[in-house]
Amino acid sequence: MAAAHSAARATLIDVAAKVGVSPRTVSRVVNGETGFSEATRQRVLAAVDELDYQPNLLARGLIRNSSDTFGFVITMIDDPFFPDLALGVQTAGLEHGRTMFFAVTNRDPAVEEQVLRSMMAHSIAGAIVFSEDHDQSKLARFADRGLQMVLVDDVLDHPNVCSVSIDLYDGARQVADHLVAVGRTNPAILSGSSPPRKQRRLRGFTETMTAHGVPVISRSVDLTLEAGEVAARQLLAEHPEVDAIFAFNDLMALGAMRAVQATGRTVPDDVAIVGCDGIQLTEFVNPSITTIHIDRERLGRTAVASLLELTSGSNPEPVVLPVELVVRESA
Amino acid sequence: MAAAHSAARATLIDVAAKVGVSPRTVSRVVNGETGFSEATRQRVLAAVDELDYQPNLLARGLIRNSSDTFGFVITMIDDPFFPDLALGVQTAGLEHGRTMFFAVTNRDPAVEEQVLRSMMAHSIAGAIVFSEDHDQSKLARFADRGLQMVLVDDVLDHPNVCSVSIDLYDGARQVADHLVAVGRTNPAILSGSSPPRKQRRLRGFTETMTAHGVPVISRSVDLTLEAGEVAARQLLAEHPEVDAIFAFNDLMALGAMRAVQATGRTVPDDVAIVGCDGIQLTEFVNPSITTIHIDRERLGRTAVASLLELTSGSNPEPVVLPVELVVRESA
DNA sequence: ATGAAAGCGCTAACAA
DNA sequence: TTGTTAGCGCTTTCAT
Repeated sequence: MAAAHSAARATLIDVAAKVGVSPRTVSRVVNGETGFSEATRQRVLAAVDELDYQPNLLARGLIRNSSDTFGFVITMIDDPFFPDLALGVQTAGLEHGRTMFFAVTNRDPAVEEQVLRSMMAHSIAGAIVFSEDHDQSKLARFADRGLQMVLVDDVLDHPNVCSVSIDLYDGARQVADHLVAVGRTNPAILSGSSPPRKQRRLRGFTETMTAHGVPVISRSVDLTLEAGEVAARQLLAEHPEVDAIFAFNDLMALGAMRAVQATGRTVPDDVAIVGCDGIQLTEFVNPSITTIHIDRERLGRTAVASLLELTSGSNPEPVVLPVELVVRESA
Repeated sequence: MAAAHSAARATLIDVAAKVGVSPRTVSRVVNGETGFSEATRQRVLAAVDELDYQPNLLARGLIRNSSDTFGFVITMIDDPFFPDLALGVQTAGLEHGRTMFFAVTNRDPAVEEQVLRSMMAHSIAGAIVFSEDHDQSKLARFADRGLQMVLVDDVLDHPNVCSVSIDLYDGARQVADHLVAVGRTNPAILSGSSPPRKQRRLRGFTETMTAHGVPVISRSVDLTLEAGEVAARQLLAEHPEVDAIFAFNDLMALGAMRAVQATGRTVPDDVAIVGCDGIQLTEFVNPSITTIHIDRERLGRTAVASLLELTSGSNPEPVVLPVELVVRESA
């Protein structure tokens, strides 16, 4: 920071000097402790106001080893799922007077580590983390060093960690049942490149289909619209008999739908499409997309609630939120 | 923070003690200064590694009065424009080794103030700010107190502030010209409830239409899909002659389009629709939406570049990015 | 009800 | 090449 032109900020000492009391007294008033007369309080508050005094959170954090800010770590910003989730987190944080700092990892473990380091170094009070690192030991190390975390859709056994998950096993089961019910016999799945412990959708779908005696073709691809489109095109070229595609998120589903239509096939008559997440886009495209709806707002709020509990000393129960299949035109 | 179970983090002093040198020497090594032997360097680095030492950014920030983290303040997270912008900011920040902390204000001046306060209190190095506060004096106060800011699409004359804008006056002019060219004579505009200094779209559109001798109906509404839909419905009820609607963002445009179609009218035959921003949604809906395309990625990158300049002591020129009308099916 | 002193972890300024 | 001293702004004992 070379040359920030700044009027020096007022400090606690400035306020104390102005009022003619000790810094300790000002500190007491500012922090709402007890042990001062009403008259003193008034004078301190007046000085605070006049000097536009703002406590320096670095100094406070240095000594208390924690600020009241929460962090929220997400993997991608260009999937609407995450902004929606962020909205829930933001709203809930605000209601509790907490400032939320968001950070994006781009699904890169190195960036994830840098971000968590930075958050710890800034002594945030705790973080909500959506991790995609295959290696959980990193998270464990941060927890060891004292970072309190709520893991979204992930579990880690550690006193500083708790979790809020989504019942995507059940969601995938619902999808499978629905596809069988509407007569599909050659389903394919476009799964994301997430770590094994997050592949509950894959298991839910495959196990249910197997129970129905239906085989499943599976492809692991990037969680983007473009990747979904490419994968679906290849899939249909190699397996022209495919009559249903279940994608791990709505973006991939949309990409797949475009690929299907590009081959001259019709959705849902020739190929049914099912997505996951329930982003707004799914309602507006033609045909509208059948999807597993995840209540992102609720998920975000729940995560904040858990983090508040965790950072105030208790150990919140793991939460698993239900999901719901929303049947639209594409399947 | 009640009971974070934490193994105490290693400090600079721990490292110094382990190596048998003074803290100052460790500090020198860690910060890449000069004035130590290669042998010392090796031993310090080894100890740093072994103790998993991480510098405490609060302590460092307290003394240097700045960290190397940048803040990015946005107004809404549920308009895809902002995640897209965030992507550009994030990518550019990462390329320069900067961690970016995002925060959302929900278009609430009080929240905006809280967020900026918190960022200052955490001694971030600087912030990119998308403000919607009608009152610029608040931003000026933060600048006075030393916060260096890049304002997105906003201007403030202050040595700690610079700006990156979008040429939406020109964009609106392009829209007006296009609508006239395709024979529209009763255009309406759904403008956002942004502060007057940001109403360049409104002026660009109105002035151009006036030059063409065409009157304009204008409504100021919320920047959401729902508000756009409601406003368009009212508009058509009161002014059935309207044959074109220009909305301040794509979400409103989509809402307006739904309202138009709900009245049995056809887009674009009966009513042309033009949006603004160029979010992905506009390509996928039916009919696809004609819109002013803003290169959000570039906008984000430019903002980061300006902030890097500003925080390193120079005074970046104001930037104005061009926009482009993308003609699709809706107009 | 109030204050004095010490120190959080680090770096700046100055010695040696 | 290295160490010493002081202090960033605040909170925490412990006195008074």
